[in-house]
Amino acid sequence: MNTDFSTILRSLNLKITPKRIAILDILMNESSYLSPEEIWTRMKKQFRSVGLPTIYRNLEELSERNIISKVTHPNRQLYYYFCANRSHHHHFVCLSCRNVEDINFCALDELRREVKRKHNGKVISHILQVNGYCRNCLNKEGKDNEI
Amino acid sequence: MNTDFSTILRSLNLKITPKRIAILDILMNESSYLSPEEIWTRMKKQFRSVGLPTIYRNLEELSERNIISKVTHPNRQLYYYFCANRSHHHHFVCLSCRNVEDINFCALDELRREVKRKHNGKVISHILQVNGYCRNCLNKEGKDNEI
DNA sequence: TTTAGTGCAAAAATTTTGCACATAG
DNA sequence: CTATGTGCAAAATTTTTGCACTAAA
Repeated sequence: MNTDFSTILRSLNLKITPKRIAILDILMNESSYLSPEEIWTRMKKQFRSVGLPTIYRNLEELSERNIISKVTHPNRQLYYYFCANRSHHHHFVCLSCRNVEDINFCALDELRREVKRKHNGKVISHILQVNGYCRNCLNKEGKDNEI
Repeated sequence: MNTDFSTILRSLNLKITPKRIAILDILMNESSYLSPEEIWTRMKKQFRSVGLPTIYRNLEELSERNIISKVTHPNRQLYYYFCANRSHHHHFVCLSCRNVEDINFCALDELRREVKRKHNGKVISHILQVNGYCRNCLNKEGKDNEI
């Protein structure tokens, strides 16, 4: 498993350090958004000493290079997410278990036309976050816990 | 003008105070997202003394009652926006002047179908923010300043 | 009056920076 | 070796709280 991360890091001209690999590993195995602090908590179980700034610095670097994604939740928490899917897509976030699935649906073309036609503006980027309940949580009947 | 705000506040069982009215007034006349601090700056021009906590408290109350909208920008700043349009819609934010226009386009139905069909999940809410350049800024050629 | 609103100071929470030391290549 | 990465302490930024005082209804 490490080999993959090493390859990724090497290709980005980032040094291969145990902590970087651990961060990627944690994010990859969560398949959910994690806050820097949550990642830190997990890191502290693996390393005798880790600083929170290291987490922030690495997350920022990795997201700048598009290896992980960064999301600002409506609750104001910053979250990071490992996203192997490099093409344009959106996220379906489960309000109950906070798991994330990629949605390949995107209405960018229609959006672009609408904005051009009605507003005479030009769309550069868009962020779509879809909240709901995933298959598992629907089955477990955990669906009315949150908004 | 004040009368409108008074009516709104009365209907929400909020007391009509000069500061509340001023906040609504500022937001209404900006037709753009403002951060609590930006609102505070404007408030200080009108009142001999205002505390930032008052701004936060009022913004929170007003947005809980859906009189104004709250947005967390990707840059991590919290913004508030007066939104007279009470029906479901999205925002087109100009990356240059930060002005906001309502977009009536929404792909909720397709989104819902996609999530049901491919993920077996249920969509509860979604947030779509469209960034781009508005008519004015396109004309002024200010379009390549930002992402 | 009585309840809700406000200012101020102070705390909390989150993120960033500076710098000396450690480690990967 | 040399450039990067890291820990620690400390700062900066943003938001929230407690409490005494004020103002609206």
